[in-house]
Amino acid sequence: MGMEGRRDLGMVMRKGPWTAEEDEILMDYVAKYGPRDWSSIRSKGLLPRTGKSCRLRWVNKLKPDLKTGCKFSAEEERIVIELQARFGNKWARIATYLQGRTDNDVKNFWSTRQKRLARILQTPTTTTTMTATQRNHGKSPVCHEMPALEVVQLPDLEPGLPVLEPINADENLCFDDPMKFLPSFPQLLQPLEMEFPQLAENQDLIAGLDCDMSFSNLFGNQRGLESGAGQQFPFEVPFFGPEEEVQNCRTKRGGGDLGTPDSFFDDFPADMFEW
DNA sequence: AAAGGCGCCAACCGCCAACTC
DNA sequence: TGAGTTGGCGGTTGGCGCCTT
Repeated sequence: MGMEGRRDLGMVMRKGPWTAEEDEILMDYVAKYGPRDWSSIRSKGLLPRTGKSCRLRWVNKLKPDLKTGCKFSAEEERIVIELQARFGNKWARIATYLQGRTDNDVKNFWSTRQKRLARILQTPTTTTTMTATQRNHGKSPVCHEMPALEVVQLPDLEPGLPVLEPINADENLCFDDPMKFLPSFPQLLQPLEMEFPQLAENQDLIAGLDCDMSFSNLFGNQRGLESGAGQQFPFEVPFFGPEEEVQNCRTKRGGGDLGTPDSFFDDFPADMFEW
């Protein structure tokens, strides 16, 4: 990315990566005047950046409570998948449902996911005649033949179900109780079934997953898996399917307690909640 | 050790609606 | 009321680091 500037209002406008000094100036500005009137940062001569650039920097990197450097959790993945199905590529809107995530975060997550899916779907179909173990020698992720995921028609949400409320909206920034909405919205918690219709081979795939339905764990960091680097999520992904499936899941996993919100969050590493 | 592939992500661009004068 | 400006948004690009071959 070039660092070339362009002249604007007699000032050589900077582009490219922000320096710590620029960040500090921008933070000072927001502390003084609030996150508004971005173009006045330039007109006041504080920074040789466009208002748009300042706003973007603030929104994506400097705003408090951002989850920077933290991968999307399985729950966040579920939410994005569900909401993308509902809203389409309305990243800003989707981001309002994810505390600490920006539209750019969601967009980047989705873009990476799409690339990964596209690559997976280009896998020669002849490989589907082999077992996962045969194909992978037990190292890479199971990659059964799949339908064209992006043309799968998702079922309409049932009208009677609770409405998922944005949690990242200005008037509701507090994310003190995520369990308010997640368990009451079962669609969010079963992305695998959304992406893999009830086909026999998909049931086989689900069964082979040992209940871990995270996209990242399904397709995720293939290199990491292949190299034996382990699962992307070091914690158990809670499963909120029908009760009998929960029971099966518990059995498979040796009887872990998935039943309560508290135990759910106990499964996450503590530093995940620092934000 | 080097090259290539890939994931991640910061930041830019263009479009458009809302706002201001 | 219309032109100019600003801000919001989605799409895209390109750099960097890690991993595999």
